[in-house]
Parts: sequence; C-alpha cells; structure tokens
Amino acid sequence: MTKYQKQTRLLAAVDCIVFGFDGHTMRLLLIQRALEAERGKWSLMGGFVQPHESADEAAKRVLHALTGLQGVYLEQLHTFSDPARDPIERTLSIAYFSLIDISQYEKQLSEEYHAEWFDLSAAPRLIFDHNEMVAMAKEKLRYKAALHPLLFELLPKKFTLPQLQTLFEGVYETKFDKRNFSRKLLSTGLLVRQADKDMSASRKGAFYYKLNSKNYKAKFQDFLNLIPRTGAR
Amino acid sequence: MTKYQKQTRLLAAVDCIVFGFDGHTMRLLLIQRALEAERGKWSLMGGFVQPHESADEAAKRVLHALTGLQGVYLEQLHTFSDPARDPIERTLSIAYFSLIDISQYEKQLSEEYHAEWFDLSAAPRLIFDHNEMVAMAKEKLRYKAALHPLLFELLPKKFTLPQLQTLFEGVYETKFDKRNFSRKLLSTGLLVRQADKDMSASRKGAFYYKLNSKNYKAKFQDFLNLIPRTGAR
DNA sequence: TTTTTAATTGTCAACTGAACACTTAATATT
DNA sequence: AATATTAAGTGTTCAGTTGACAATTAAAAA
Repeated sequence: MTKYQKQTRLLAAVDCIVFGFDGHTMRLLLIQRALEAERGKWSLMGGFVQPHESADEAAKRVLHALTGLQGVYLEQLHTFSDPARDPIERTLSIAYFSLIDISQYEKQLSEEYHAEWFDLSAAPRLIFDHNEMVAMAKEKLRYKAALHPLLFELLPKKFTLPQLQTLFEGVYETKFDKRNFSRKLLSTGLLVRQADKDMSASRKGAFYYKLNSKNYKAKFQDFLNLIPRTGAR
Repeated sequence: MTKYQKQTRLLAAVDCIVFGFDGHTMRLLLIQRALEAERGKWSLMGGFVQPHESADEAAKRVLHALTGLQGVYLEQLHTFSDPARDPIERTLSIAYFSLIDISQYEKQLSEEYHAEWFDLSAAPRLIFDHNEMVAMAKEKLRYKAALHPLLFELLPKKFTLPQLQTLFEGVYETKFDKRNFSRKLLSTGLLVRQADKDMSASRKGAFYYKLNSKNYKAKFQDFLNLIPRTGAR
C-alpha cells in the first residue's frame, strides 16, 4: 500500500472535560494521572487515539474506561496542538466536553473509579494545557447554553424550576428574576409539568417538570435567547 | 528523553476552507490536488502538520504556500478523524475556515497560483471528506455571522449598504427588507459613513461605509442578532 | 426637461424583554 | 386550632425592538 513518505507522524490524544451540577454549583470531574511525567497530578480524562477508531470513538472509550460513564452528551471542542504542550513527546489533543447529571453517577464514580468532582470555581492546577481546555469549555458552554436547551443534560429527568434556575445562575454567575425566568422557560414549550412535587427543598414544594423530548429535538437548533441581557436582582 | 511507548503515531494534516464574496454570490476557493491518489481532483488547500509547528501555524503556512494569502481571518473549525477518511494512510485533519475579500486577492491568485473560485452552490465533488468539511463550515458561518459582525471580513475596507445586504442575503439565501436591514446594521454603531459614494452600481450612487474598528473589537463578542427571524419581501 | 433607476428615509402596530411585589401552599410553631 | 414561617408561584406595566409597509431623493440617461 502506498504511504505518504517523509512526513512525521504524531501522537494523537483525546481529553474529556466533564461538567456536572450538584444542585448548587457547577462541578468538574478530574482524575489523577496514571502515566509518568506528572503522575499523580490532577488531569482531565485522556488517552491516545487508537489506530482503528475515530476521535469521537476514542473519547467515548476513554471516558467510559476511566469513569464508567456511558451514553452521555459528548461534543468535540477544539484541537490543541502546541508542539510543546506535552513535555514528554509531541502530542495533539482533541478535546471533548461532556455534560452529565451528577446524581445519576456519583455512587458509581466514587466506588469503582477514583475520579473526583471539584467545584468548578476552585479546580486545582491541572497538567499540561488542561486548564486552558477547561476555560475554553466553560466559555463554549455559556455560549451554547444561551442559545440552545443544553443545560437539561445536567439535571435529572425530573427537575423543578428552582433547580433549573439555580443551574442557569451557576453557569452564568449571576442572578435571574424568577418571574421572568419561569415565563421564558415555560414559553419554549419544552417543559411538561408533572403532577408531583419535590418536597425536599421547601415546605410548599416545587412541581417537577420533564422535558418534552419531541419539542426538545425540534427546538434544539433554534436560537432561543434563554439568557437576559442584564442580570436581575 | 522519555517517550510514550507502544502508541501508534498518526499523520496530522490541516485543510483550509476559504470563503470569498464577489459582490453577487458566495464563493469557495479550491485547488487541484498535487499528491498522488486523486491527483488533479479538486480539493481544499491542505498539508501536513510539521514537527515544530502548531496546527494554527500549519494552516497559515499551507494557505500562504498554496494561495499567497496572508493575514486573513482563519479559525479552527473541527477535527475530522474517521480512520478511513484518507485511503492512502490514516490521517487526522484539522479543518480551518477563512474569510477573505476576493477583490483584494484575485489577481494574485490567478497569476501566481492555480487556485480557483467556485460558486459555493455549484462546487464540484471534492476528495476525501472535503465536501463534508465545506458543509460544516457553511453551517458555522451562518451560525456565527448571525451573532457576530463576521461577514465584514468578506468585503473591502470601504463598502456600501447594498453590498453588505447582498452579502447577507447570499449567506442566508433569502431576501431582507432594506429599510429594516439598514436600520439594524446602523444601530450597531459599527459603521462609519464616508463622504464619497460608489457610483459604479447605480446612477444615484451609494455611500461608502467603513468599520469603526474600536467598536468592532468591543462588540465582536456581543450577541448582535443581525438576522431577522422571518425573511422579508 | 423628463425619464429612469437604485439609494435613502419614516411610521405604525405587534411583540419582546426587563423591572417590579403580592398571593399561595405546606409545614413548623405556639 | 390558630398563627408564623418559608419558598413557590403568578401578572402587570413600560420601554425598546422588530417587522411590515411606500414615498422621496439623487444622479445619470433619454
């Protein structure tokens, strides 16, 4: 078989930025690096792209292998290619970001794996350029979640409006007016109110909602303008 | 020096999608592939990432080498990694897209290089997954240009409102109401009317405008909502 | 002087967005 | 049993924006 002669081959890795929400703050999933050079330091979940898999497949595989996570939202973010980004050997890294509902996975994570959640605003220094990757992922999350109903990936299937608002407020680091917030979110037609309430957070209780998955798919590509231009209250 | 043993190294390439605007339609810059396997077929401008350059640097270098273009808008789009995307040998491709003012470069392109402009809606079949790359770039251009003042990259430094509107109409394949269009664009504070007119396209002539570069930088990251929700006329 | 053609400009009605506060439901307290 | 407490839920108003719509103006051509 013909090959491209005289060209240098490079290592290609994937790194996964995993965001979660615990009901109060945005969190970031990290592991302690297993390989030498910076072994034991905090790191994103990463691994090398294998000969017969695409980067998407590699990201899925690596995430599953290191955390047990499966079937989660996963999207390519950016490829990082500074020749000196990995001091051991030149390695391209294709970064992915993922959004998951913490409550669904936290037991599994703590028992079988040693990945840990960090408060996003208090994450430790990471190896290589991983802090830069996280910063870019945060920015993209804010950008995209302002236009598309993306943050639902971070909540359980049943959630309340106060939970949803707390999540938005965490992502945008601001407060929203709850009257305007609920009006806007309900007007999307994406939410279906359930008969039961979450009685754990208040005396009165808050009605549960579920996503209307038909409208969700249809409206995902619409521009929704979910975020007020000036923060309120 | 320590290396990562036992990992497969892969070829890494960059491919550049270059959009231009000729005053009437959106155009795509293509070259005829110089390497064997599909030699002579139409292709994006591509080349391999070299050992001591980042992908951004590689994209700049390749674009300049193949077309003479320099100092143009260039942004990473997506990394394409299907193991079978290049039949010769597995190659990752980091795709970039670029926006240029055709009039400024067309002589150079036709004389020194053999890159050619194609009408975007009538582009030929390209090698490998290049058509898929172009499709993704078109989508991203529409997405981003709806929110950010990006399309100015495609116009000369002095341009008229009718030119700008024709450009937007080309990108979004629709017609806008010119009264609403000019009101919206002028309200951004990005445009500065010049004293002279372009007399080449009409008897009355159309005033030239320039970008207010200070406001341009400040507002680039704002969300501008440049596109009407329903097409007019 | 009149005609032609494209550029430029204005109004109005509907909608959207943001500011703002009271009522209600359930439990806890007395 | 009545009252207090706490967070959930809900409406209105005003200002700004958007989109539908057509008449006027500037310059060259006839």
